[in-house]
Amino acid sequence: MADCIHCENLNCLIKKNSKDPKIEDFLKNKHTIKCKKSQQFIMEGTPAHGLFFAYKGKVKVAKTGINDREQIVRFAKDGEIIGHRGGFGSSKYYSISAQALEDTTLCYFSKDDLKNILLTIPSLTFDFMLFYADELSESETRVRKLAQMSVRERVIDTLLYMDKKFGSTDQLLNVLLSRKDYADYSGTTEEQVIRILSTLKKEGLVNAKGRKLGILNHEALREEISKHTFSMTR
Amino acid sequence: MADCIHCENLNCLIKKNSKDPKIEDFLKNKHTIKCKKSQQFIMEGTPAHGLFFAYKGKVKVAKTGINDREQIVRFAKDGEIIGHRGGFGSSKYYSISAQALEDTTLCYFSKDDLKNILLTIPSLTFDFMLFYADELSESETRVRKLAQMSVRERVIDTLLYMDKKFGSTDQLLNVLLSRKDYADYSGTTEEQVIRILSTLKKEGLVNAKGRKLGILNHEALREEISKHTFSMTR
DNA sequence: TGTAGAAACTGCGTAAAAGCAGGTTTGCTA
DNA sequence: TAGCAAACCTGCTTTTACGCAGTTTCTACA
Repeated sequence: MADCIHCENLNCLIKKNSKDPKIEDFLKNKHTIKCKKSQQFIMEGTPAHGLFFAYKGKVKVAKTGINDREQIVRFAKDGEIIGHRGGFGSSKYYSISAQALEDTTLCYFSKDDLKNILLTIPSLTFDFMLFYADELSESETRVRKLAQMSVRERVIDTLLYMDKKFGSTDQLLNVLLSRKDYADYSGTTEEQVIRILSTLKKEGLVNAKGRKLGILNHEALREEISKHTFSMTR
Repeated sequence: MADCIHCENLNCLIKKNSKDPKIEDFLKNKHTIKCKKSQQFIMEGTPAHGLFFAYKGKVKVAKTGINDREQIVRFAKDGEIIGHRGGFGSSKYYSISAQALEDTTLCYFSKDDLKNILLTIPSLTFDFMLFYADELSESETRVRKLAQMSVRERVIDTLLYMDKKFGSTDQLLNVLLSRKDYADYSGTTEEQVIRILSTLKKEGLVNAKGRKLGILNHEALREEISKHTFSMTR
């Protein structure tokens, strides 16, 4: 059972505000959910009853597209929110789907509990507000990048994002994604990702050990997309 | 002087919460700013001191791109927020630029005042939070559309968005944008927009009177992009 | 109301991205 | 550890989008 008092996810908004005595009752209603790798725990369009936090694990968040193409919108790791408005907003339905990339433990709060506690603890609501505002800013940056970067640039940007988000060990990214996942995040096709990765390998910028990818030359990759990233977030 | 008590923008988050007595002092510190057409009143990257609301007028919000290409991120009209986190978030700088599309009156609040009042009135903070969450959801929809729609589909989607946002009179949109603006919102080039508009005119789906555009056949346009919009927000 | 400059438009060549079909590697499981 | 399915890769063709250069139309203003 994931316990907020001993939780080590200091970036978690609940954890950050857990010293407030008013939060105690709220925490009693928390549910802990275990998810196997590849398990989908939010389906786009289904009624939203609440909101999740990743306690431990990795999650991909996506919006359904046509054919078998989906658009991966973001990734989440320990301490991060999943499920966005979770039903307490204007829409009563989840606007995204979420799937565990590895065995993952989730914390779950019902929308009613959440709404109550948010209206009771202003600093918590304020933190939530800032979280959404930051996510919005990032999402808008992504809009621009998808509209203006070439496919090669988008793939490079994705690799750097993965490194920043999940880190690397021995020059290999700490997350295992399919080429299709890279495509669905970069906004292109699987073949295109494969072709570009293949070129990047030949150029000595990127590494591959089995299905795992690694970055060999951060500087060169960052340089290549720098014209899109001057003075801007991420 | 724009006055919240008599303001008719019922969708404005401040107006909605203006009955709370604690808000009175806050409102005294409000500034009213008049902007001429084409005037830029937020520059991306400059220090953020506060946040704007459109009182009356139309505004485009954009992120700088390379060359002379910018990405228009959203449009704002009466009652809507401009300036996002306005400096009370993690970043101290505006992440977007904003420009008046016509003569526009703006309401302005400093970030310090705003932060104080947000931490004092939970329902206001909650409304702000929902606003950002909704915007985030829309922005993520846009990410998907830019990644998966063809240029023609994106232009059509843009036309329908303009109609929904600003409305039409006598089959002409109530907003005057350059072809470049349409391109910067749709994520393509001016020529492409022109070519597609030209085709749409020939097909009898779209109208043009001088520089003004109008939609003749909403149903056909909606039908054409419907495969991307089933069950989803906008 | 004439005119200059900006905005809108068009044709054509080029480049980028996508789609298809078939082959190879990888890693899981019996 | 053999076998098999999924994932990955590649060459080729087609489609889509872009960029340039020159023309026309529109609109603001003298």
